Amino acid sequence: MPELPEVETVRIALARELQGRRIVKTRVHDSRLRFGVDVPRIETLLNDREVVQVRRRAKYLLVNLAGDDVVLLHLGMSGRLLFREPQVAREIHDHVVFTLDDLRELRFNDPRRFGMLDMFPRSEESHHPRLVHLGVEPLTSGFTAESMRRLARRSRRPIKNFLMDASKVVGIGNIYASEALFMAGVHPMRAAGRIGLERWVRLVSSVKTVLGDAITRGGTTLRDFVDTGGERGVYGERLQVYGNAGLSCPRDDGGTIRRVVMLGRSTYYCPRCQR
DNA sequence: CGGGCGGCCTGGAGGC
DNA sequence: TGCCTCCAGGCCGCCC
Repeated sequence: MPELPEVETVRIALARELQGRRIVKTRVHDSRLRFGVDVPRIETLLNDREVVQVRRRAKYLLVNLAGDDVVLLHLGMSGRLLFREPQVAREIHDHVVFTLDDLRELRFNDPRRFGMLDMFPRSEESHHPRLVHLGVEPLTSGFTAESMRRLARRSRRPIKNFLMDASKVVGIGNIYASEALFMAGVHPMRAAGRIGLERWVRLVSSVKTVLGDAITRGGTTLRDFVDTGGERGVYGERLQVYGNAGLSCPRDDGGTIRRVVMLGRSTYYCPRCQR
């Protein structure tokens, strides 16, 4: 569900609300998240701890605690982190509740339970199995046309699949892959290894623009996603092709937006201007 | 061995 | 109203 812009939207709110605060208590009501939650460890260790910093890596949230431990969270497809007053009744799928030192609660709600929660010493972060294989961050200077072209060299897989491969570049999910390819004018099925430097320049730039604009608008809410205050993201109104099969191309070039399925995921593009 | 695919879950939408 | 099928933004692990 949430891609990089949605996770970053949550990160910004968590940083604002949590940094300098203490988590005074943690209760795990359902440990059946992805990989399972080590309840005794989490409830024991995540108890009277000060939050120093909230970071993001790919679609993961990392919460640094004083004392050099890190809490790792992933929202999966349907995960939400919501601030609630303590008197508000716990809802179905509120699996983990963090109580803060201002007595508010931060609740991890996840109907589909594809999300995850882990905790480990900071020294273990660099070789954590969920993080170790991750590729470059698209909003950093390391994400360049030259490096992508090198990575894609000789790859015959479609560029859309390549862009969604987190071992190459992280954070681009199904929605923003279609949007960035449209902006760059690149056909989603074009072989990644057959994209020249000039096209990579456009593609890298489009990925940065699409993700950056989406963060500015609080992400995209198609169905489930809300920020920590329960607010929807409004980038959905900026989507050019995603979900718009049958409509005419926003470039007004006479093309009609098509939907095809790639790797089992809906993919949208204009066959006229994406080559 | 790069990369496609099944499977993990629940809930909402749409067809009948 | 109910039941059934299909679909959903992620990602691991298996297997070709």
